Parts: sequence; structure tokens; C-alpha cells
Amino acid sequence: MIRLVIIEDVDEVRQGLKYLLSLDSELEIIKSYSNAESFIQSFPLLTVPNIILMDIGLPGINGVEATKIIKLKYPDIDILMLTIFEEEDKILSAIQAGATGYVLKNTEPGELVTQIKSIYAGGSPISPNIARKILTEFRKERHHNERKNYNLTPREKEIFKSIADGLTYREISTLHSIASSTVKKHILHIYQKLEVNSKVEFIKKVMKEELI
Amino acid sequence: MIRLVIIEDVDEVRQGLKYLLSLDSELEIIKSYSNAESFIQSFPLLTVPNIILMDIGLPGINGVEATKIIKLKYPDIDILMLTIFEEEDKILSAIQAGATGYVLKNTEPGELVTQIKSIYAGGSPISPNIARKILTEFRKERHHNERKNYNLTPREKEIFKSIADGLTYREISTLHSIASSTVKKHILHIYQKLEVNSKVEFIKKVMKEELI
DNA sequence: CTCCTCATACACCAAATGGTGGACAAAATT
DNA sequence: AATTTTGTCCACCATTTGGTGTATGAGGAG
Repeated sequence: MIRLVIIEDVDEVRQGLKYLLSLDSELEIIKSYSNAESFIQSFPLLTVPNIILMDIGLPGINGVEATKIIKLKYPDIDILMLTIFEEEDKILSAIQAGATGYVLKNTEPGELVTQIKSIYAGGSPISPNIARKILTEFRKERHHNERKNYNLTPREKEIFKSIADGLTYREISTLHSIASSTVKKHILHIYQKLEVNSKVEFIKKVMKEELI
Repeated sequence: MIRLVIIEDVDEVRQGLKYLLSLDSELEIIKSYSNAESFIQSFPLLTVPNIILMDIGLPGINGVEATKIIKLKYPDIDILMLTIFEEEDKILSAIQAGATGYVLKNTEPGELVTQIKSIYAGGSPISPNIARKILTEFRKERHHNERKNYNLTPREKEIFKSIADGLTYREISTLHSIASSTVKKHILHIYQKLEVNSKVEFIKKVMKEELI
């Protein structure tokens, strides 16, 4: 028996999945949730699922964040993201957050069951498109180990240093005599290049990879 | 000639200092500013002062922050904080930020000049009170190198981990099933115990001293 | 029994942060 | 000559964060 949990906000989709999957005798839906919060609040889990089907675009704590949190407590649960389109960026983030794979919501029922079993068997359902992106990312990682540098522009490098020193937007703007909105733009660009979303992640990345 | 810069928002005090110090032939006041921003914006400096007299409680970017910024660019400038009372905590922060010493604003003119010259000669005017605090802090530092632990309570340690993982208040509150206001309280307590003022400083400290 | 710590929670507030989209000029590339 | 990159700036907005003060109940220490 593969124990499943479904987290999906749209009632019809959730009920539909619940029904469809209940038809397979190897699958057992432990419980389904309309948001990530209620699932997380049920920690510690009485019965730990093998796989969680999670909508990537949940309201409140979204699927990617939820994945991070769940994986912190239960690293062994496989998380399968549900998406409508192939939102490549989100899927990549989800995978970095610890998701094992993803399926499109309009996947045929039979196919979905196959993919769930494939995950349980240790596989990862991923389309060639995404797979290629992941390879690209992976290749980047290896390069990083030899040469850092995220092709920041000279100006971005200056701002970079100031953030790493812990200055605020306003202080940086004063130091470089530019508007703080400009500082913000630079920082957002830097975040995109380093693929982080916050100062905390930025600092962590900078300190982990030296760069300073 | 000792080159000085004065940064002090109260006009009377600034003018008074300027006048008093101009009486000594060994001192030269290059320029005075009513706020830290205008000084910082004048980077790169045409003539680099030896010593900056800086009010600790400036509006906008305060004296401590300004000290940090100035020391990043000009580590060799000595910064002498001006305070009204012996605000121990602020003075300690200022020293950690790179200030060389401090004087009370009601110090007699002759004494002030003596202290400025003492700084120029490599000294640090600090009262016994503050000196003792610094020794205490210093002793703490040494201890840290062998045993970390900032006597956080068990609950604080849990929250601690979650912050270090990069979660937001809201996510932490969901994870631990408590109100986000409670999370905030815990975090503020943790910050006080670790003597940091922001997530960025927190992460830097955690990563620098391992702790994770 | 009283005092203190811990954990919880709320209210209020200012500031900083992140995210989007648009705009413009100068410089570099194609 | 046309396009892209870089650096600058603005507006708008929601969320997050830091900081303060207050309050309450449980549990331990004096």
C-alpha cells in the first residue's frame, strides 16, 4: 500500500483526485487538505505518508515553501507537485526545495497512477524539457566549484559587497549616492543572478560559497 | 596638524565644537556636517581626516551605522563618538562598529582637546565603566571559542533552527502551531541573547560560529 | 507563598524588503 | 544603424521585520 496525502485548494480537483486514486487498490489516500497550513499543523503525523501530491500554487503558504517546511521535518516523504502548465521556474524551485517530481493536472488518470508508483519505486517523473533545465543547472553548479562569479556587472559587484556587509537599502543608497530605488533594482538583479529570493538566502549563499 | 571632521546635528553644539577646537593650533577642522548622509555622500574624500567627532544619536543614519559605513571605506580614520549620557549599550555598539572611543558632550574644552590628541597618539578615551563592560564582552568572546550556547531556552532553540533555515515568521508559526506574534517574541529574545539586531546579522553570526 | 522564567498572545507602529512594471540615456555590441 | 546592456529612477503594493508594551497561565526556585 502506498500511503498518499493530497494538498490542493480547488475542491473539485481535490475530490476528483481522491476518487480517481481510490480506485487503485495499491493506493491509500490517508487524508486530503485544501491548504498547506492545516497539513503542517497536524505535525507530528500519526501516519506518515509515502507521497504527498501538492498543488504548486496554493494560497497562503505555497507549494514550494510548504515543500521546504515538510522536508525539514520529514525528509523521507516524496513530494509530487501538481501544476497546470509547465511553469518551469516554479518547478525548478520546487525541486530545489526538495520535490521529487511533478505532474500536470490534466494528466490521464492511468498515467498519474503510473507516475505515483514510479516515484514510490524511486523514480522521478519529469518531462524532457525540465530535465534539460535541471541538467543545465547541474552543470552550472559544477562550474561554480571552480570559478565563482555570477557575471555581475561592476556596479552590481559594489552593491553586492555592501549587502554582504549588512547595510540596508537606504545606507547603500547614501554610500553610493544613488536613489534607494536604484539600490533595490540592483539587488533584485543580483538576486536573480544568484537565484535567491531574500537577503537571508543571499547571505547564506555568500557565506557558504565564500565569494567574499 | 590633526585633521578633524565634525558630524553633529545640533547647530549650537556643532558651531561650538568648531570654535573651541579651532583655538588649538595643532587641530584643523576640515569641515563639519549636520548629518552623516552628507559626509558619506562626499566620498571619495579629497582630504581624509585623521579623526571624526560623531554624534551618536544622529537623525537618519545614526552614529553607529555611520561608523560602520565609514570604516568600510576608510578603516584608518579614528572615530570619536559624542554622547550626552553614558549610554552604555550604544557606546558598546559603536565600539563594535569600529569607533575608537567616546567623549561626553559636557566635557571641558581642554579635556576634549587632550582626548583628541590621545586618540591621535594611538590611545582610546574610555571611562572605567565602559572599559569594564568591554572586558566582560571580551571575556565572553574567548569563552565562545570553546563553548558556544547562548543559554537559549529549549523553545528558543527550536525557533532558532527554523530561522536559520530561512523560514519567515508566518511559516515558523504554522510549523510550530503558535501565533506569529509569539514567534516574533521568541526571535527578539534570541536576537538579544545573540546580540544581533536583524536576520542578516543573525545568519552571519550563525554561519560564522557554526552553531548549526 | 511569592517571585521569576518560559511560553503564549495581542496591539500598535515604523521601517525595510520583495516584486512588478515602466521609463530614459549612455555605452557597448552586433 | 539597430539592438542590447547597464545604470539610473519612479510608482505602487503587499509582506516581513524589528521594536515596544502589556497580559496571562504554568512551572520552578527561593
